[in-house]
Amino acid sequence: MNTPSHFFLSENNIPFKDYLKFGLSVDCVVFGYNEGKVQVLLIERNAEPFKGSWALPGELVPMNANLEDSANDVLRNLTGLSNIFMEQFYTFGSVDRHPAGRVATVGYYSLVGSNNYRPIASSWAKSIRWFDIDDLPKLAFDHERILQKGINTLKRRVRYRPVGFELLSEKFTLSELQDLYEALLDSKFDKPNFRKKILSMDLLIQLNELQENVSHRPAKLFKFDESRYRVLREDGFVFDI
Amino acid sequence: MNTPSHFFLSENNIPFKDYLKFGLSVDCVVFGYNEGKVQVLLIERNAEPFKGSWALPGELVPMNANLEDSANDVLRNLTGLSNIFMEQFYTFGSVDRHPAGRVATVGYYSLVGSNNYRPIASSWAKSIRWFDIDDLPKLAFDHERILQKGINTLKRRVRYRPVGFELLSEKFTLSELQDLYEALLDSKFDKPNFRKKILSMDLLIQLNELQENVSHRPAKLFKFDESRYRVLREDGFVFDI
DNA sequence: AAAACTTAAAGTAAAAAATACTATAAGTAA
DNA sequence: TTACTTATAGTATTTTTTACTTTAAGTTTT
Repeated sequence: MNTPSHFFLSENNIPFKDYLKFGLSVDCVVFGYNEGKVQVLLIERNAEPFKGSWALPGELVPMNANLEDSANDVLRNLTGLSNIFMEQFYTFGSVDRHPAGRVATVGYYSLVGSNNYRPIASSWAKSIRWFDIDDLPKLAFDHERILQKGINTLKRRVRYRPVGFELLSEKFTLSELQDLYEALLDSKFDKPNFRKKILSMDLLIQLNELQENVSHRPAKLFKFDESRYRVLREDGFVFDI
Repeated sequence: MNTPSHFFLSENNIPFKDYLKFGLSVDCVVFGYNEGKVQVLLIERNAEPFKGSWALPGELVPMNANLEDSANDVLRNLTGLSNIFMEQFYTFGSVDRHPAGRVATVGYYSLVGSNNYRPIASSWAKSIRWFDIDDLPKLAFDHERILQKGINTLKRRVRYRPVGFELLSEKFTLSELQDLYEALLDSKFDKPNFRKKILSMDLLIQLNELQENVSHRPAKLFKFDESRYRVLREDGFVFDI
């Protein structure tokens, strides 16, 4: 490569190639929702360092892979699913965050519908399981910080964007939706008012189906109207709960 | 380094060191505000590639520097100021985004008060100037995408956090504040109502000073009460305009 | 089969907030 | 002194939010 020493912006005279010594990884905060609890998927490391510690699933980004593809790989290996909702949230690059070299990591969070996952352990993960976000173990590397930032990001975004629906199965009742939002936002809503507000947004499609196998009056099932959301968003609509 | 080949998570057998070939850079979207217009600071590159093109100010992160420090360096070299408001917003890592190697870049945006900057050109920048965000030139690399994402981030965050104040000088009138928000959000507010709303938040300190050198009734000057904001935020307060 | 129980879902009234608008105040300029 | 400009206070209307009540529709118990 015929690259001048100050190819990119720098004040000193270090050759360009001496800057190319970073590792780049992706780490995924995979959220789930079960029985009224928001959960994250963690793996138990099967390799040094931090062998035996719990950690966020992630991988070093190969030199020829894009970040999103790499993050999707991690998710597919973990859950067997592609096309999971996923968003980047922050990049962590402290000099000393990785004991074996200078590795920056890009944090992604993803949301998987409650019944759509089947976590798969593999060579690099001794085990894998869901943890409630209010009962987390100690984590390897700086993963506690990453996870915390991921949780904060989700809690903030869930107020302004309809990401919450990703955590439910396709069909859901209004009470299930409300329970989820109460878990995510750590608060209680009045039932009739929550219902009124969410329906007035015109984002739900009422199905001609009822809840089954419940020992009380069954609720109507709804699904999220994604195309309607795209239309609304063009007019500057903000999902605000 | 005694690093096993699958030190970090990966399915294949590529040695760890073969992953350490990334460059990492920071790029800064520096926002300013002048005469009712939101602006960004761009440099004209003085080196190949894209010599002569406009670009976001940025630099390759040295192997021993943290990301934030690196971004702060860029800002100090550019404006002569440290302690400028700055936040990370997104990381761009497409395989082919840099013609000379695999370089991922972490985007930061920063806000500088209208009279507090003095842009400095240097060896790596032929020139430097402010552009209105609705009248931008073509940019080098993938900087147009980065800049656009930075602008979107600012416009979103400004609704929910009091970052707007960073763009004004320390003392300002309510009309100046309103003009800024109208420019940022691309909308108009009713003057008495804007005033009522912003004052009811209890975030402004009214100074015993009046605007000077205006050919009409001078307005009272205010400043932002940062400590008050920190207190409010602990109770889950959201700045919502 | 009736009564009791549980949750869904609709309705209603009071309170609060947002909006639209009017009036007045306080300066400069002619 | 009068006209003009912008700041600032005030008010009335509409809309939204909040709190609460009622009714509906199923299951379980007796």
